[in-house]
Parts: sequence; C-alpha cells; structure tokens
Amino acid sequence: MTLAEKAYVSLRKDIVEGSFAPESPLRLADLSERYGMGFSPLREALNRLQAERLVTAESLRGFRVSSRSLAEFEDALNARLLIETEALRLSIARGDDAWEASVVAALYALRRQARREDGDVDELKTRHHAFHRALLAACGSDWLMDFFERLYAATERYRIPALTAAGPQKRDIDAEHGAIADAVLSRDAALAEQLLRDHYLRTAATIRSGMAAA
Amino acid sequence: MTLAEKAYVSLRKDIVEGSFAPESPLRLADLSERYGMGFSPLREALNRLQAERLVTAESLRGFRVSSRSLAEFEDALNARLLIETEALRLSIARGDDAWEASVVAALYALRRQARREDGDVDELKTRHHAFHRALLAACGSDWLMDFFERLYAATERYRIPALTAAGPQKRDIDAEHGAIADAVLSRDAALAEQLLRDHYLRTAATIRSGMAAA
DNA sequence: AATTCGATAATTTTCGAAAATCTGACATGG
DNA sequence: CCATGTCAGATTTTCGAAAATTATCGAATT
Repeated sequence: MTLAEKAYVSLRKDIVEGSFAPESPLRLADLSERYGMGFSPLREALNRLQAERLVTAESLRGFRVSSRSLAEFEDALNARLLIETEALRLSIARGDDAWEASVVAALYALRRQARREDGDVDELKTRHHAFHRALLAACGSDWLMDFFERLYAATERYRIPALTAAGPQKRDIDAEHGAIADAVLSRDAALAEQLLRDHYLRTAATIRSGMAAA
Repeated sequence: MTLAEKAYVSLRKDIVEGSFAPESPLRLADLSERYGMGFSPLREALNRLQAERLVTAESLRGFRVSSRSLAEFEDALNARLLIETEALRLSIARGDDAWEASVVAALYALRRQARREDGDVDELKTRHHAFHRALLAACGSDWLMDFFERLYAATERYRIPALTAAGPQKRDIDAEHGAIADAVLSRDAALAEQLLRDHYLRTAATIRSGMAAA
C-alpha cells in the first residue's frame, strides 16, 4: 500500500470517527507531522476525500473537515433510504445461494462481536457495516453500491457522537437485524424494505435527539 | 483557478468527450506535456476523477481511463432513473416561482442554441446539461444533485460516440423537452416522471444500437 | 475609534529531482 | 524448448525546497 493510500484510509477514519472536529482546518504541516509523511500523499488523500464530500476545499485556502448539521444528516438519511431500499429490492430479486450464505455469515459475525463484553468497538463497527453491505451486495449495480458506501460514511459521522450523547438505548438492534435477515432470506422484498426503512428511521430518531442534546 | 483545478476540468472534459480512449493509460509524462504543468497538479486531478469513477488507479501502476461497456452504461442509466425521478418529484413538490422561471429560461436557452445552424456543439451540450439540472435543482438534496452530476458525466461518455455511430435521429427531442417542462410547470409529478423516464429510455435505446453498431 | 496600508509570517501550491517499483528483454540453466 | 533470474529502462511515488498566495499585525490616516 502506498503512503497516499494509507493517508486516505487514516484521514477518512479520523474524520468519520470525529477525531477532527467538523469545520476544523486540515493544515498540511500538522497532518504531515501527525501521519509522518510529506505533503504529496496527504494532498492526494484530501483530494479524494473532497470528491466524497468528507472534506471541503477552497482554492489557496486549504482543506477543512466538512460541516455537520441536522439538515445535512436528514439529507443523507433520505438519500440512503432511496438507494438502499432499491438496492435491497434488487438484491432479493437477483441474489443466489452464495449471497444468502454471506448474509447469514455477516449476521452471525456481527452478533458474535456484539455479545463479547470485551469487544473492540472498531471491530463491531466494521461488522455492522459489513452486514448492511452484505444485504445489498447482490443488487448488481456498482453505482448503487458506490452511493451506499458514500452515504454510509456520511451518516456514520453522525452516529458516533449522537449515540454517546443520547445515552443507553431501549432498542433491541440485534432483533431488528435478525428480522431484516429473516425477511431477506425468505425473499419477502416488501417486508424487508419496510424493516430496513424502520431500522434507519429509528436510528435517525435517536440521532436527532442526540444532536438536540449536544 | 489553480493549476490542479484547471487540470481537473481539462481532464474531465477530455475523458467525457472521448479524447482519451477508454482503458488507455494516462501517463504523467504525457499529460505533463499535453497540459503544460508538473506532476503534482495532474495527480491531484486524477485522484479526484478516480473518486468519481471516470478513471481507475492501480497501486504503483498509474491511472487509466475507466472502461466502457454496455453493462456499465445500463447500470448508470438505471441509477439515473432512480435518482432523477425522485429528485424531479421532490423538485415539483418544493420548487417555487423562481425555480419555475429557471426551468423556462433553461429550456429557452437550450432551444435557441439548438436552432442555430452555426451552433457550437460544446455550448449545446452545456445547455442540455443545464436544462436537466434545472428540472431537479429545487429537490433540496445536495446528495441527489451530487449523484445526478456524477451519473450525467458517466452517461455522457456514452452519448457522444454512440450518437455519431447511430446516424440521424427520428426523434423530436425538442418536443420531448418541451413536454417535460410543461408537465413540470403544471406540477403534474406523475406525468413529468413518466416523460422523463421515456426520454431517457429512448436515448438509451439509441445508445444501445449505436454501441452495437460500433 | 475605525479603516487602510504595508511588511512580515504562515500556508498552500507547484516544481524538479530522488527513491521506489514495475516492465520487458536477455541470458542462463534445466 | 521452456522456465527462471537479472539487469536496464520506464514509470510511479515521494520528498524537500521554491514560488505564489493568503493571513496577521501594527502603524499611519481619516
């Protein structure tokens, strides 16, 4: 892996996880010291992240972490619902046995990690992402999967700070995931879409109250 | 405008218009000579284009123009239908008087340019793009507009070579645009969606036969 | 007191060269 | 004849410094 790719992965992670505050400037000198590399690979990474809307750039004034607002969250969430319900429908229509197996496997891996008391939070997030990706993976559209990844990263930026602010949850997220998987495996597209939609709307409600609290 | 931004605009145009063949390597030395700048701004532009899927990159093996295939075109077209019908629906529901006026203006400008015998093809394409953007512009979603721009560029790569190969058209595209605008201005969302869908499906049919001929 | 101007510092942007890596040809051994 | 290793050339990637631009601060002016 080249330095530029490492810079891209690290920066993306740090932005999504909130290590850099929204709107804070991303100065090359600071980043260079933080990640131990020159300007070139950093600029490459920043340009890619700009195209993904995680950072903004102004000519000759450098880069900043993109702003965060309730309106932008709502926008990203609505786009997600549009993209993911369509992708899920396609996936259910087109997925084969191997796809079903991958959904089962992803759910299993997610649950296993969720039940570990000593669990690594990073690993849990990775598996959560993997489960949601597995649901859509058979949709057959590179563009929809691309949009899914973008929107997932964009909304993930809100999930983390909001959830800590909102306190303990009353939801049984594990059960929601299980219900979605069941509907998918029985190829009930309408039910699966409805459950996925509800799943996101519930998360959105939590995040809204979390942002209001923060 | 910085050199990197110029490089981005130029490269994007040259790729979309087909000045570089799909899959052809984009060597830094060549590009440096062609555009009269060093490697740094070119790499920045290429990285942004990579995030937009117009170019692909392989570690330590440089950049290539993304491939072109009927399957990828169909994928982009279907994504476009999903995104644009939704954006159009929202636009019709939310657009105000100023938006209506901008649609009328964009259609007028497009028609004016289309009727000029000595017309600049570049200008016509710009206005065509502007008209379709104006239709959706009141949707209120940055993400949907972002996806629209990406998909427009992706499909534009197919429109140009296919149309020249397919020969003269029997369609009255001007009338199709007019009908869409009429439906939009009368706020008939269902009709507008249907007309937009038909408009794209007809273009898609032309492109399919054009690709088959080529 | 507020504003403008100029000099200095900080920062981004760009270049040119060095380092790292890949490609293809050629020789060598099985 | 085929496989394998090696070397030179081509290409990408990275660095460090130079160039260009913006930001900051104090003095002069209104």
